[in-house]
Amino acid sequence: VPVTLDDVAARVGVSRALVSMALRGSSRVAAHTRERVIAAAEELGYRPNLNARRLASARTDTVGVLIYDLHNPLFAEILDGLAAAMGGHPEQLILASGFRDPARETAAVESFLAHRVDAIVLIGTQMPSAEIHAYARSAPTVVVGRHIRGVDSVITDNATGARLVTEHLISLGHRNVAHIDGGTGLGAIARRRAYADTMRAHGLQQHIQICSGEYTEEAGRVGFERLWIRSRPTAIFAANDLCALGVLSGARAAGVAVPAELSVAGFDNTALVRSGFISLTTVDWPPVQAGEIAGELLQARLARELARETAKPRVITLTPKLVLRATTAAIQAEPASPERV
Amino acid sequence: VPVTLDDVAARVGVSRALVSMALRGSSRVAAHTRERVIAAAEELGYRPNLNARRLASARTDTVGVLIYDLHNPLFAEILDGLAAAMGGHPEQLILASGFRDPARETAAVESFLAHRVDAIVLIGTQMPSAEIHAYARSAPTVVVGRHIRGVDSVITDNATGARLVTEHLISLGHRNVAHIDGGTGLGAIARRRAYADTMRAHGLQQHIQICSGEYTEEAGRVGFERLWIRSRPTAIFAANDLCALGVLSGARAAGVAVPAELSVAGFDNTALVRSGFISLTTVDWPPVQAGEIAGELLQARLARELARETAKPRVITLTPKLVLRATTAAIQAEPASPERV
DNA sequence: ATGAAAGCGCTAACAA
DNA sequence: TTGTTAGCGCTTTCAT
Repeated sequence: VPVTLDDVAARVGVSRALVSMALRGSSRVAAHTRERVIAAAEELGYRPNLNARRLASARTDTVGVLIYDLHNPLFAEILDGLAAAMGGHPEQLILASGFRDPARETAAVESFLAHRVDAIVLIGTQMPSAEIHAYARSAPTVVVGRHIRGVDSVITDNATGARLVTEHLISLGHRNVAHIDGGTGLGAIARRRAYADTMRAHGLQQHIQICSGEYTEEAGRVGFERLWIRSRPTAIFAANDLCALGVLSGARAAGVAVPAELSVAGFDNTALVRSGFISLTTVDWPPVQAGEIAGELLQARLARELARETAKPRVITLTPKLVLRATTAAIQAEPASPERV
Repeated sequence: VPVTLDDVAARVGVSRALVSMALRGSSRVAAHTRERVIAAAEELGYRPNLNARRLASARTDTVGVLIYDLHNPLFAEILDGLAAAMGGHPEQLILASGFRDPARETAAVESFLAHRVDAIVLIGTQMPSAEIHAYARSAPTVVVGRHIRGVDSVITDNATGARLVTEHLISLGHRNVAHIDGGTGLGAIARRRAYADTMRAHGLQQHIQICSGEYTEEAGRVGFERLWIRSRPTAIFAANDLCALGVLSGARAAGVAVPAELSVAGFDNTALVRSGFISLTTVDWPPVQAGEIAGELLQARLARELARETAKPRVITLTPKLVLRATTAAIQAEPASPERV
């Protein structure tokens, strides 16, 4: 038996409207009545019905946050940044996971819209750009990890990051450098292309070897196994840290020493690989900061929305930085080529 | 300019109520009208206003899911199980993170209640039991990872798990076995107590050494450093995998070989440590399965709710299983005692 | 400073 | 099979 505003109003002996205002801290209500109202609400265990509130008012003070995959701690870090940046603002974050499935991503955003959220934040999603465009027209949208034309985005320069990694591996003397990619998302494509371009730029086009994968540990493990049988690379650049972790697991299982026999590099500098134990060479583009920036873009857009202004979409590009750790090393010996095995 | 039911109704030339029923697939509406309604809705870009729908109807078909900490991939796995078990059911999961902060946990549940969710799922939360009791009275509740009297719970037998780990370490010849605990939550307390009891049962009471920590990697690292300076244990049982990972990092940084000089064990068998690369000895209590069971408990309770029945709360205990991996080994040599260093 | 009244978009009885 | 009507609980003018 939920308590309503009317119950509280009856208790205090005032009108429902007054209770509504009092509870939301309007200055137009006498301090003394406010206190009585608050006391009564407390006493009765009143809890506002958000559905009713949101139906009645224009703004819902909610923003829908869609996360690509909860398994990747990267997103938890981005969310930390976002939450920190939104701290103190009335907007409430409502979370959804895409479960690495475009159909479920779409369903989640549809649900956000059905909730009439004030804004949408898309973190690492893979859905088609066209869809994002459509959604961005329905509600202010900020995208993290991907550049969508005409939409506020915070991204990293994937191409530069991938180039840095590839050059690093080449500079260590590796020639047979393979790549396990991250699928069909734009970020993955950019990383893959930059890898290939860099290889080509160093005259290693015949060593370009791309294994199609995914942003998961499983994909890394499988990718390693396939690559190892196929061509025994001396270095593998994995699409992201999770994937690199899979490569490391596969190598360990196959008895391949890292970095003595195989160098491995990832992307994202997740908390996991920052740990001394894993110590993976990777690319850093501070995810917490990315989340914070997303929050700021969001607030800016929301503020303009309120003022009925429009503004050009902003794209913030974070500079990726190569982080050298223990999984990459200079090539030691020419590996047996697979033909002779 | 959002499209409403009335818009669709006007377009088709029928009443709003009919459109409402048609869109929700009622059998009481003529197939032919349904088609026209659906076509019109599509054409107009109609999207139901969930706030209005939920205000008008008794059930909201939503369940609020609160997760202790998005950084721990364990919870992603539990959620996978939960989502799988709820698949095909109309209930929509709405997610919230507690950010490892009891105050924010409370705020999140309050928000669930304000949303008038049909049910609540609490995953790994640390809030006081009394609070959970109160909430469980407001809405059907299922708790994962903790046993709350009178509330549906799915838990693991923390005491047995911790005992298995401790006995394993002792059986390897370790005497100076330390524990880094997981804080003040009930699960952490159970693990800590079982560790101490087991030590005592083996006549090792003078070696009991508990370092207060948290379920984070950071806590593991700090705990290792403190313990190492203090008493040079030959084995450390960390509160969970994340914490164990921190211990491994700390050890690596200090140049301590695992498992030659130090054995390390964790708890949870997270995907991370299942990977061949980390290969941590730990305790498994299948998290995906835990999520699935939570989903089943939820559905059972929801069904009874609908039938206005009540039923005794159910507690499902998953049997923990020790998983031996590469971070634990028989003690090699008596370490120098700190006094002589 | 407070109250009355209208309406947000939808569902659910009940009528027709 | 379809339409009418009355709310759901709240916010928000507009009076007072």
